[in-house]
Amino acid sequence: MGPPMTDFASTEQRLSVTCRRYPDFPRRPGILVRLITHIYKALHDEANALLKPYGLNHPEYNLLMMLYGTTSGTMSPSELADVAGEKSANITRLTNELSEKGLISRSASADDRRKVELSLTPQGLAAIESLLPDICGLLARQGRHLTISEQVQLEKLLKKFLSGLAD
Amino acid sequence: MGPPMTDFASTEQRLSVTCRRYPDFPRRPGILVRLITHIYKALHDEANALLKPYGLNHPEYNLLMMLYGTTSGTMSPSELADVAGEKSANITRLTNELSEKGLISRSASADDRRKVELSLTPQGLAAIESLLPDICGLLARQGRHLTISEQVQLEKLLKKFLSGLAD
DNA sequence: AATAAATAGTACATTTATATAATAAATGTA
DNA sequence: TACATTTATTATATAAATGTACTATTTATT
Repeated sequence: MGPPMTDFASTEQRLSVTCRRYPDFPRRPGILVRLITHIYKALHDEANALLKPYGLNHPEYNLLMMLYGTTSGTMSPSELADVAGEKSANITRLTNELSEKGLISRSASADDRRKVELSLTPQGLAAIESLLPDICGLLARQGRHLTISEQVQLEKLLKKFLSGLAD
Repeated sequence: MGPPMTDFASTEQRLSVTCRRYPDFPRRPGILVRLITHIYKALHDEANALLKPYGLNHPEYNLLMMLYGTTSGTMSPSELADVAGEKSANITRLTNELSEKGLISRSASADDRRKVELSLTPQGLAAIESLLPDICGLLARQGRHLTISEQVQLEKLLKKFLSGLAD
């Protein structure tokens, strides 16, 4: 079954072969993209596994946390789609689910009546606070191999990398 | 519609609120996870957009490139699943599609008859080489905001971060 | 040799995500 | 006022991903 993908040696090997066959291939950006992909998938899987007992999946949890992070306590669907990186059609489906579970509520915006205000219900808040201890444990564990200064440095570099996307 | 998500300021703002409401929240790992998520989605979307004219999507392209990177030219479905970060059930579907398009072929392994050997067909190789110029341009563009030494440093930190996942 | 346990691959059902288009209401502006 | 634009939802249809269970084969154990 090959080496566990957390080692990554085989990926480097394959990129070497690729560059030999096609010398123009940008090796370093290529490896960064593959690392990001593997990390994202691992994060996604771990979060889903942790959240399953709470009846939530990773995207649903994310939406709840976006709302939890606002000062006003509300966001419109399109804002939410933007900050969570979801497509708008997907936001409708996800917010429907969260709404059916009683975790968020919809109401018309006062100043722009085209807009819908999404906000956490008391049950939504309670759900978040019941799962946050687990999430905090997971996040701490996921970052444990990096020192604080490495985390700071990584954050800085990722922001710079992100700034090169989608302009 | 809110700030473009390539800036990320609003994410930091939300994490500040979150930490104020729930002081145990691990801020730095949290921000790393959100950065990775946004970057992955942007990479995924850009790759899909580029590949669409070639009749491929990002996962399919990835599988082709994994095979392109082998010296033997073949891989079993489970190896491929491992290195591409796909679930095994998904590999069956994806390799079916690639096989129907004539880009890869299946054959029985000589030494272990449970195994299937997947390999690029001449058409698969031609497909890769026809899209690689575009891919190389994309990768180079995506990494252009980072210097070589920043790319090296980022790669190192991402590997360390990955090593903390799924043990 | 016989049996048990592990591995590889797939089929099927379900869930999750996307793309597209149509609708409707509210807003801004010529 | 008339008209284009924005916001959000809905409705399909389709695609992508996952979980579970099942078959065949190999490997290990007795």
